[in-house]
Amino acid sequence: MKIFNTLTSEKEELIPIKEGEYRIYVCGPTVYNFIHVGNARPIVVFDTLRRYLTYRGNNVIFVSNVTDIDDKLITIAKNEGIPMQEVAARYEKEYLTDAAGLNALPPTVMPRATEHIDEILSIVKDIIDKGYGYVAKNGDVYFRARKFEGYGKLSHLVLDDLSSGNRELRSDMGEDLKEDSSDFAVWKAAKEGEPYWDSPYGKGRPGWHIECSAMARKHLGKTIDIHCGGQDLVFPHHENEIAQSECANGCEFAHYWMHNGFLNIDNHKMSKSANNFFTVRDIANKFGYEPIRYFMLSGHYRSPLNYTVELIEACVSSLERLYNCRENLDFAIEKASGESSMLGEKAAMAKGKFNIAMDDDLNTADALAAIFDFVRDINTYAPEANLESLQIAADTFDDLTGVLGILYNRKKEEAPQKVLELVEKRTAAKRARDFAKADQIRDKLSALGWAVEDTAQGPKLVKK
RNA sequence: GGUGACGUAGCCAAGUGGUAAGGCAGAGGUCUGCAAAACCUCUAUGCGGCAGUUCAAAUCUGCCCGUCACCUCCA
Repeated sequence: MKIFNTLTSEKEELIPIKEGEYRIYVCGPTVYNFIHVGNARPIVVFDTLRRYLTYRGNNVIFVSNVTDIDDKLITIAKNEGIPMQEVAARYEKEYLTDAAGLNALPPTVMPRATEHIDEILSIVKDIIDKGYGYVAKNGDVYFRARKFEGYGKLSHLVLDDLSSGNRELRSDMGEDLKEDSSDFAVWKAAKEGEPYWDSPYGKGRPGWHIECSAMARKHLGKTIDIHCGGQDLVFPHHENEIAQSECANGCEFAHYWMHNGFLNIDNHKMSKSANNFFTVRDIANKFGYEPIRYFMLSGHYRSPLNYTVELIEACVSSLERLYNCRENLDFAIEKASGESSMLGEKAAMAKGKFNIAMDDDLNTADALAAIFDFVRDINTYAPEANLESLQIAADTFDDLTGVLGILYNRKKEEAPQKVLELVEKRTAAKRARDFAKADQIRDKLSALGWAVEDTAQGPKLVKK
């Protein structure tokens, strides 16, 4: 499999440290609000990566954190007059609901920053001991970015360009505390009324970047295979993580860096700070979670995606075609009497095309095309297929859609006796050419939540 | 100012040298008592524009136009 590595700006063959095992770290959300659709993108994309690697026979250790200490959380807690942990717990719960709704598998480990203060302080100490960190007069601890030779290697930015840029608002608070404007905080001294932990540098709390370095080291080791996140984390977050981890550990932090593109609104980046976002919850309440997941997979993960309601509706229709196909397969299996083994070959073809697409930097759009080609084959050949090939087709279909994490809302309900009786009555009415009665029964079935469709093999029941 | 993306049909989108996948929407047809689903056919002589390289360019090169992102809150 090839993966575009932000570090080298090239598609590279993905080779794990230990054969058959992938250690993946994904930067998760800061839980200060409901997540928006943009936040859903890395959740879906990297869950799909994980599913694919697993499907190809690998063991995947998937760590995705929750940031539960942060300026915004502190502000909200202050405004609401409740402890920060309460705010974090509330939105973490909502985040988990959304992630589960999107059919993201639970991470192997989901570490919280506030539960890793010891590990964070330990890595801060390593950084200071090795001369990369220093304690400022107020108790902040800063990292000497310039001292780390590799600084900028991920974002391909040069420090001098950064500091000489025409960016306004260069100096935020703490500028006078730093030795150099490019230095960044790994530990922040607590201000009045803020949550804090005791440390050798006084009461304080972790800087934003340090938690990921600390939690990755604890749960995945000093060098990990793949580090993932949104494009906007490349700089400074991931650049700083590299600086911290590589200086503290004395070895490479991550071999591969994957970054998903943005989700835009009217061609502009969606973000909470720009206040132009749609929450996953709102969309899910209207359309369900699945179209959101499908939407994320409809284009390449590194391309920008423009969100509109129309596109979500189109995704609903696309999914319906997939569900119908799956229903058709089940119906065909039930009635199987044909002799054609064609679908077995078609299944192998679909699998081949699917794997080639996914192997090429997780090309989910092409992978979906492979599935839709297969859908046409299934719909065409299923009626005359033999049972064995139908079974193969069904297994393949489930495998492929399973890797993408879609088609997880199938209603596998057995029709109750009453429904079956009504269907029989309708068939009898039809035979007697009493169509008014037949339609009446169909309406009745519909009210019970069952649709009946007439096919060459007899009536087909579909749970609605 | 520095850096990096992107521009393919009504909409979304794949395709990085060999003659334009797939989905949604639309039109016509087949099947059907009707409906639904499905299947078939049609919908970009052309991939932002102009040059160039090549037997061959959406794909490579140059210039231009347009859009976006990052440059210490951000998925």
